[in-house]
Amino acid sequence: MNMRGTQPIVPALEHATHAVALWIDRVFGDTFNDPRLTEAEVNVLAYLVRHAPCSINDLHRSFGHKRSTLTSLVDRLEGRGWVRRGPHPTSRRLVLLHLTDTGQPVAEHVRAVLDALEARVSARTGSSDLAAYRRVLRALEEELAHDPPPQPI
Amino acid sequence: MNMRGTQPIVPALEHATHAVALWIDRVFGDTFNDPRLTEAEVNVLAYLVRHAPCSINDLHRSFGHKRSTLTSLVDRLEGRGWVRRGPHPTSRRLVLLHLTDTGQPVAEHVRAVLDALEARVSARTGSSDLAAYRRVLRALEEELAHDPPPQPI
DNA sequence: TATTGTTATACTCTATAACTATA
DNA sequence: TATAGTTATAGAGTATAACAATA
Repeated sequence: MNMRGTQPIVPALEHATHAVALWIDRVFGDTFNDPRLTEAEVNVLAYLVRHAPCSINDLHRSFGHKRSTLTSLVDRLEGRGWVRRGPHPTSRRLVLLHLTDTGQPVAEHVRAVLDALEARVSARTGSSDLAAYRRVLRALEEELAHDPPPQPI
Repeated sequence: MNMRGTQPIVPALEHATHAVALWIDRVFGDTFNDPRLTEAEVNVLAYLVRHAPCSINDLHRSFGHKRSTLTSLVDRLEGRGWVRRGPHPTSRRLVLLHLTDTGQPVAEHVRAVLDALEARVSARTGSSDLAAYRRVLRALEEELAHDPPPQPI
């Protein structure tokens, strides 16, 4: 069985993820320093612009961070006065996250920078490549979910 | 300017990366426990099967980890007896990493599991989608390298 | 019983910087 | 001067588990 053509999907993913993290630190480190914005915080802020109020579980499903990680992340955003926790109208075990008046423009700025990046990538690749990109990631995650037990060594 | 069709490239990347990390822990946690294999270690072992002997800087370029992170990662692999550091034949400031006789089958096992995953994804998506996937990641990284200063908030 | 969220510990990875030794 | 690698510190993310409150 010829493996050529089956080139590394996962290493490419790792490399791009590292590059995104470095870029986020470079781009937002100077704007919101002390402390700097982390990649996870940037993604959450941008998400909140579109989806607030939402629960911590929504963030968990959207990005894959541990819920315990998100607890401390939200703690940090709340400590900066950008986010507040509030009750859910119908379920009392859900926490709803809101952007504060202080946090709203910060999150919109972050959202705009990310949108601009995505627009530049989109313009370079075209919508057909982007659709294929999403199909590959979806297929990857579905295969990961199959969870095949490895043959013991 | 219509932003529809410019869907989130970066969050999809983050989500897939987290899913890969969880899968690696699930798949290799039982095989090589105490301590468990981390995602970075798995990727490095699989890389060494194909590219050893290679330098730490090769790993740095391939995956994007900090060189300081790779120092301690190689320390761990060396502590397990799977990898050894050796001299470079011509440059004395390069360290060459080798798989040991103990590490070789471990790395080959890891390599085989990763290859099987990639083969399944490849079979689902087809080579044209995979090529598009790589084009999008390459375009993303090139745009990240442009490093546009964000408009101040 | 299962789910949401919090708390806690240990370990890995990152951000940073200083440092050496080599090129 | 620049590069390859190591060392060190602080903070962020993960693996894990326990826990309370709620569905």
